[in-house]
Amino acid sequence: MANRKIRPLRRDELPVNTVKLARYLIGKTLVRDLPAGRLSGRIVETEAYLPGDAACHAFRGQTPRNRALFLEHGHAYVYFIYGSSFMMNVSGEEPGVGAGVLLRAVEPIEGIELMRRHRRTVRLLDLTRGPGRLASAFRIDKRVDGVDLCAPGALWLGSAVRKRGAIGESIRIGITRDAHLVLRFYERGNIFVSGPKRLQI
DNA sequence: TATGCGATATTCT
DNA sequence: GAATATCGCATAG
Repeated sequence: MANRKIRPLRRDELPVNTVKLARYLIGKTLVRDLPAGRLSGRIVETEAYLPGDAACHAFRGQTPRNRALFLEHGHAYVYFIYGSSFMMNVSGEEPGVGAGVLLRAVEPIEGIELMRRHRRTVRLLDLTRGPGRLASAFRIDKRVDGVDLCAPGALWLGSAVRKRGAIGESIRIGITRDAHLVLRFYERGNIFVSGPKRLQI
């Protein structure tokens, strides 16, 4: 545990292409530095939301809510939905183009006890499996909407702590528009991946 | 394991 | 009013 070195990712390492970014982020690290300590997790599941994609929040143009999706690639877009959940995306294209990668699940690395307190559950498997749970465990809310994930701060993207396994793909979860597109990516066999078993082959 | 439902806030029609 | 990139709990198989 102590020998893990997490290096911040530079923006020029991130693909300027939302699908490529969604694949690239599998196995990388999400880091949250809080006064109470560091939280980190291995990204194991993502979904891409593209320009011209009816399921993308940017589809109908820019609004105050989705503003961050239009920032240069590598910025956080955080929104609240279903009256209960925050979700986090990483903007994926050049400035002015609205698209992003939804982070759907991570494998906890550091700060597991702090995550348990945020989530009010002790089950390791339930801490960060699913986009709403992940945001809750990492205390991600509107305050980090628009944050540059390639800059030093309280929320950033880091290098992989270990080699990643093969990437699986499927249709996206929980949407109705453009629902047939194969834009969900995950690390095969990882138990922290969310969603039904039939989508995890 | 799968399916169903209510809760709940914000945005869109 | 309706829809929503979900969760947690309930119930049935």
